[in-house]
Amino acid sequence: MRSHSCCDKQKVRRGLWSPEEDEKLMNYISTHGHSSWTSVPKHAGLQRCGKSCRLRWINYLRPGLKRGSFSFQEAAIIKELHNILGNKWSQIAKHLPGRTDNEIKNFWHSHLKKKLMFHAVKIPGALANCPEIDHPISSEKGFSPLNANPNLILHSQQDQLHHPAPITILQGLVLGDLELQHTNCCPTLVNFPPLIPPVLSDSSSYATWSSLGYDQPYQPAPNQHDQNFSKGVTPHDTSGPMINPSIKETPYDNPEFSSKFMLFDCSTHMHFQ
DNA sequence: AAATAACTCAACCGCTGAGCG
DNA sequence: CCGCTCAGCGGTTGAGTTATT
Repeated sequence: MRSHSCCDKQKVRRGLWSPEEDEKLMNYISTHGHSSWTSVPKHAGLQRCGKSCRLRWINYLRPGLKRGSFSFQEAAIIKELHNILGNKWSQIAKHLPGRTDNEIKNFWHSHLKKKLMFHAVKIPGALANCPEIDHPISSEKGFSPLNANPNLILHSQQDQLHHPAPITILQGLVLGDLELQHTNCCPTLVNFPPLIPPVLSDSSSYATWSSLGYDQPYQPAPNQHDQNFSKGVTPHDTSGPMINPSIKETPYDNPEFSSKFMLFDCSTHMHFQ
């Protein structure tokens, strides 16, 4: 395994940072700043390379960082921005104060992506517009972008986008009153569809759509798969989907949350009557 | 209680582009 | 223009933790 070019000249420590190292780095940067990361470890008395110091500062020590679980709103924002920007984690992080790109990236890979994969099995074609995820079944059963509701196709700024998936349905219809902290990267909404239940273009999927629980009382089911993640965490967003407070569950484990996101994701395959 | 599997997340690696001599 | 250094970014790894059998 090669070491960093910046570390070749000296012997550097690797692996987890000790509290002592954190303190040294904190003390140095808070008084001297970090005009040159390569010189930081030397001046701070650390046997680390500058790159490692930079990463530790950005991802862990930097003031203003939020720690802990992502909120419902944060998950929603990540979900939407990823749809727009793709794997531009640093760009996404700019819209989530206190969150690092690394944190968001980890969150995506361990939670949101998993949820999408899960629902892709439930609703064929749901991920047709997601370049990150293989969706071998999406081409089956006659799914086609031609089935898309034209009202949902955005025309402004499309060419600049990573991929032209319709996105703004999330804002009003899908997430309702989540008070998304919207950003200027969101394209203009074009002819927002009526607030009536969508019908999946694949007629056989309508039952699936119903089975997702939309407009039905939410009844939390134990999700063993995510238990370790949600352990000890209770939702603190009361404006979102109704969640039984006795159940320790994160919002993104809430089936209603996931299913509504699914509607967002499969919007290109919906017709509105 | 022990073994194993699954999961999380901090840290590392390698690439890219900007800045500079 | 070229080569070098450096910061920043996205992908990946692996140690530690937790859940399951």
